[in-house]
Amino acid sequence: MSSDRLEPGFFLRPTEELARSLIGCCLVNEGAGKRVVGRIVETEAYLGRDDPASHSHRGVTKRNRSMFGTQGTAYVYLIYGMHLCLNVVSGPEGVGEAVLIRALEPIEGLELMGERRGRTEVHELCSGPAKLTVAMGVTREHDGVDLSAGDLELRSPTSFGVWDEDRPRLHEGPRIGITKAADLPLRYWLEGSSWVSR
DNA sequence: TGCCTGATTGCCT
DNA sequence: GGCAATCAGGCAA
Repeated sequence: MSSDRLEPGFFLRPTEELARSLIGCCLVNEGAGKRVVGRIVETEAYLGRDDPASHSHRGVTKRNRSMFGTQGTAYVYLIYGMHLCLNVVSGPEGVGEAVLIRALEPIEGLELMGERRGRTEVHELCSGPAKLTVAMGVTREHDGVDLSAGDLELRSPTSFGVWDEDRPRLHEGPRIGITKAADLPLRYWLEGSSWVSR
């Protein structure tokens, strides 16, 4: 369905605004021959060199290279030596801003998600940035891929059933798990959702 | 080269 | 609530 596709230019907006706009969008992985889908309910904005909590704060390295790429591509990185996190690159090339996807509402392919996670409780499938990468089958191979078209893809909020809120009500608050710039309200989540992390 | 820290999770008491 | 697992980057020596 072409109507499920994000409009060209969707990613062309300030990072904080993109982080809010991504709430409600669907993340789809059709890579393994089976489809898994989750709706984004929680995000965090990470800004450029001026944001001490951002990986881009100290410039380009081998690990964060894709964070400086084109808006709408993926930045996938390994944290704590064992967990992968998925970001949507934001801003013009070379700026180094991104939106961390922190939690999804499972929509489709819950059985496969459960297999990958080794858990069956639906609230344990995607309720954290590293949980959802496992459930969605995100790997380091996805680092740098275009998220507007491909086997790992973002779709509009109207995809995969009813999204009945024209303007989803959002909360904002401090980002989680960081020590620097911990006071900035750059975390966004869907009000009343039971699918957010924590 | 060596040591410390980190955008986390799950299992332990 | 505490804590281990496990590795890439940053920084000091």
